[in-house]
Amino acid sequence: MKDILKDLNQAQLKAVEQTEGPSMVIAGAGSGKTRVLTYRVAHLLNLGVDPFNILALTFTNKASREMKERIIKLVGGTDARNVWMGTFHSIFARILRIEGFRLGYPSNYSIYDTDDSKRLIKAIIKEQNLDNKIYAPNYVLNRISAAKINLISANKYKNDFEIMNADKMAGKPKIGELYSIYAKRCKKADAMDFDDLLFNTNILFRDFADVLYKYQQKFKYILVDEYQDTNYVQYLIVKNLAANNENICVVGDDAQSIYGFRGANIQNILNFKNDYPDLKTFKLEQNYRSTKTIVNAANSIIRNNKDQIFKEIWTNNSEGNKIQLIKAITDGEEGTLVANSIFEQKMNFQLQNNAFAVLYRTNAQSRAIEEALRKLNIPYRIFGSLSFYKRKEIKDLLAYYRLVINNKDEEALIRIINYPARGIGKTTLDKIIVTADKENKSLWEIIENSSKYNLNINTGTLSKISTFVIKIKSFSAQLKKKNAFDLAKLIASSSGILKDLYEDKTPEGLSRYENIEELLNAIKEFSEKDTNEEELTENNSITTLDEFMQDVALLTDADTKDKELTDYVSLMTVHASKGLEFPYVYIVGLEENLFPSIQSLNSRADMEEERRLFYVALTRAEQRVSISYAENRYRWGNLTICEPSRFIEEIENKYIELPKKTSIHTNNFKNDYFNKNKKQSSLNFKGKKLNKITTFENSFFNNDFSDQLTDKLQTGMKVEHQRFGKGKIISIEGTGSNKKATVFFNGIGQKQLLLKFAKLKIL
DNA sequence: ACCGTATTCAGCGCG
DNA sequence: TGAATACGGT
Repeated sequence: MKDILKDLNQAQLKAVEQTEGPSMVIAGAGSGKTRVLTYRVAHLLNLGVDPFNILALTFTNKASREMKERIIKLVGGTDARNVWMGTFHSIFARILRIEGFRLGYPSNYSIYDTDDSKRLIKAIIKEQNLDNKIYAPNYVLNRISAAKINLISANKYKNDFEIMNADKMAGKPKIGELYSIYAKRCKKADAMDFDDLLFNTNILFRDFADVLYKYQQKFKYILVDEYQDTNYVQYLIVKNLAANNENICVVGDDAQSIYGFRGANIQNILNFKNDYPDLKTFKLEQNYRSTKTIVNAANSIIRNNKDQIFKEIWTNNSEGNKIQLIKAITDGEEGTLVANSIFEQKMNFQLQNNAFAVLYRTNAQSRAIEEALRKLNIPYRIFGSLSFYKRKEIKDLLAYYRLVINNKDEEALIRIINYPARGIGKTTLDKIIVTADKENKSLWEIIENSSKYNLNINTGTLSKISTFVIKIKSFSAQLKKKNAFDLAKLIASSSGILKDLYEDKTPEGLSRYENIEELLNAIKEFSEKDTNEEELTENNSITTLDEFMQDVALLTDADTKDKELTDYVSLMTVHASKGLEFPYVYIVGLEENLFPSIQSLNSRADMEEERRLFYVALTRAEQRVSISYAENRYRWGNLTICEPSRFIEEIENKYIELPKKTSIHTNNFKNDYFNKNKKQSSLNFKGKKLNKITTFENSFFNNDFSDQLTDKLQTGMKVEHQRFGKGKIISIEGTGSNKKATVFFNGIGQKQLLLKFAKLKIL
């Protein structure tokens, strides 16, 4: 057994070694939080704890995957794989597959994703003849979700005077009713939405003491990652599970709590000690990620928050560069300046695109950055856009699988009953829905026995319905007989989906077809991997499609294997950047009403969350941070005047480098003007987006920017550079402002410099 | 059933 | 501004 503990610093070691009793680890940004979690699990295993007795809960699939991989490296695969490690949702979904019958759910229950929920709630609003402007589907869903998070059932909701009154005052008195209908419809379809997975788990533990006891005994050691992001129901489930052994360890950073808007309750971490009087608290305060400047600047920001656990983050790393402040006239210019700066850093320090990230508050801000990067021919990738499992073609095929597994799954049925088109249109579907509602039966029961009900549908259509039913039934009959991949492929082709997509020869159609192929590959991989593992156990049965589907419903980020290109600048929202790190970070749009967001101005709690968000953004950076703001910005179609964000002022002055007025403005009025004229031609590039990496012809640079000095440079000349000192030009390539020189600097070596930025002095 | 046009909406988004 | 959806006409 390898002595893993020697890899830890003093604070980390203490947190890892305290395996018994309740403990809380407050882990500052970049302080080795994941390290503590993984080493703690590994340490438990080394002490001889049975992996089946360990439960590790994370928020994202990515986090649990990474943790698992790292534990495998530390202690080997067999033990690590048996630890119950996963997201709250996936772990509880698994428990509900086993125990859900107590609540009236079969083990093959469906999981509705947000699109399913939204479609269903829309339909209900319409059926109830309510105005979907007053009852905006998203608003209604948010109310329902908030209720579930706080363990308020539909009945409780309708009987709660305060809630009902609040809805009444908001002019939406029917929300309780909508919630009620929605819950019934989900139940009738044997379906749970994401919130139900938590809500029902809590009910299960609340109402079935034997079940709770069983899992309390099983999970002798519990770890929770990102504890600052837990909501009430998650808090309660964890508390109940840990009630017996109290071997619970929560890890988090109150300063990085940024998901209040979706129900996360920062008080869970702030008040954790109230639940466990003999709690041991550990603080990881040494930052290994960032320069002193970045760490101190971030500290100076977060100091403005009242609600926090005291800690002093420090680092041994070097001082580093000051934070560069970029001031732009418009959002367009901001993009240009950021792109130019990336280009400049790249050339001056020979960096890869991977070293850079641009972070913004809202997705809408990405466009200006994208345009500017395209013009400089810098490849980039936008994170957080349409993920694999949200694509239409994938959802269509998955809907077939869902319906085959659970015939009552109404959202799946509605999605595919006429896809590919088979002449069962909206009118017919409406008749079925009305009848199902009248008879209080599932849609499937109606179409399965269509002759029994007076549907008022012509015989032609009835026979089409019957063909469809027979087809689905024949698939269902093979569910347990065929292996996952064979059945998946059969359904893909026999449903007509493959043919439908194959016939679409547009680039989009082609890519859809490829996506289906990729899904089928994933299923193949799954069934092969799983059979290998099962050989070790006694079970020699085949891997079936429903086993694959159990995992899939909760996946969002298909590991986008980048076949195409791996070196790109990352563009994402600050929220999406949490947990990541980059050498060079650009935080854009630091303006009042944008960052901090306009919605946060009225409450201290919201403002503090915005500040934590900025803190998260800053602490993503290892080497250098640039922050930028624009004085004017197009928002919702019109130009608005912006003030610099209060957050800029909150950074102590000594950490900031103010904009150099001279070089920026003259150049950039020009750039901006040029951009506007260029706009039309850039429209041609439409349609290429999503996760694809985009590179474009360099259409921007020409001789406009070459200055006379650049022209004078010749091979062999002796020059001086601001940073690298004296050197000799070895060669010159390119023209205009794309002109690059390879220079040999004394004591440093060969560097390639873009002359537009390098500002070489001829000696 | 399908297509083009009108209208609306715009905060971050795990599972 | 522009994307997504609703609507209305054929």
